[in-house]
Amino acid sequence: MRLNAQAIRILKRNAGLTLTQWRVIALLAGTDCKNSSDIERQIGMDKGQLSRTIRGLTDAGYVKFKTDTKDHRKSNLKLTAKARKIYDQTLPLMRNRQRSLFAHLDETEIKAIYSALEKLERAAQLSEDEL
Amino acid sequence: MRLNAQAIRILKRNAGLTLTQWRVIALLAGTDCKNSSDIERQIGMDKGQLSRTIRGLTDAGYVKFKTDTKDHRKSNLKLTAKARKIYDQTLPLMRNRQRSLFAHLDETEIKAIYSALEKLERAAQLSEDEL
DNA sequence: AGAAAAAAGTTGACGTATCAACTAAATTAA
DNA sequence: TTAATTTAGTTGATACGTCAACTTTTTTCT
Repeated sequence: MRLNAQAIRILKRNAGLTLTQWRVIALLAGTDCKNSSDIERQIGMDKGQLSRTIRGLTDAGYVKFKTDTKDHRKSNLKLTAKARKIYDQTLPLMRNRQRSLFAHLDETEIKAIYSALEKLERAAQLSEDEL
Repeated sequence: MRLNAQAIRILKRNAGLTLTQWRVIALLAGTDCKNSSDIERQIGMDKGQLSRTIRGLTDAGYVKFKTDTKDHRKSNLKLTAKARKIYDQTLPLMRNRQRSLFAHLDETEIKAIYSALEKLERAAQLSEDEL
């Protein structure tokens, strides 16, 4: 979607990250998510894409991957210092962007958008056999 | 986006078409678009993706491709009978879907969504150097 | 007329989104 | 406790979205 284009450019230029990489890093940094399933639950990202993104982050030295000692299915992800640093540098940029995006909308519009999008999502999940 | 998932399934099952293929067919059938640039102007689709979609439609026998006799840069696209038929069959399904999606929203919400999305798009296009 | 610029398409690359099939490990239920 | 089911994660496939470099043809400018 076009709305993401700006975020993508900012991340690429300032952090050398893709949007999905950023999202995963932000979750690992800002929440108590520590493995793929946690992240999946948090933002509903596809686990396939997630798996690849995490491999990418691991290869690039942003994430330390360990298999959970208790449950061998699970992984245990930790951000490296490098990732922390780039996260701290980039977060303000992304926050500013968010702010400046929503600055153009008033309270009513923001609420309407959220509620409408929710309804659309729900309606879109209805069985299409009726159509 | 998740909202499209339903449309994609409907098209695949009932017409064997992808969403972009459908969009192009619908434009060729329902407007006076007759080449790639027309379509690009109409829905702002990327011309690269458009080029590939049109090749796909041509290969699948939905579109007749001719080079414009006056301007050799331009193409001249025509739907085949096969495409017309599938379009006529599929249009009602897609219309119903559209209706049932928006049936859950009231007038205010629809207006708010359009206006807000427009503003967001505009805001997203601002120079990000300021950020 | 000739050079420069713009327009129409094509192709390649990369990122995002979704679905499905699969392995391995853990949980549950018989 | 073994068999069935569920959960975590990996891998493959396909479609969609965007950007950039490139060719060819037409337009514009001088």
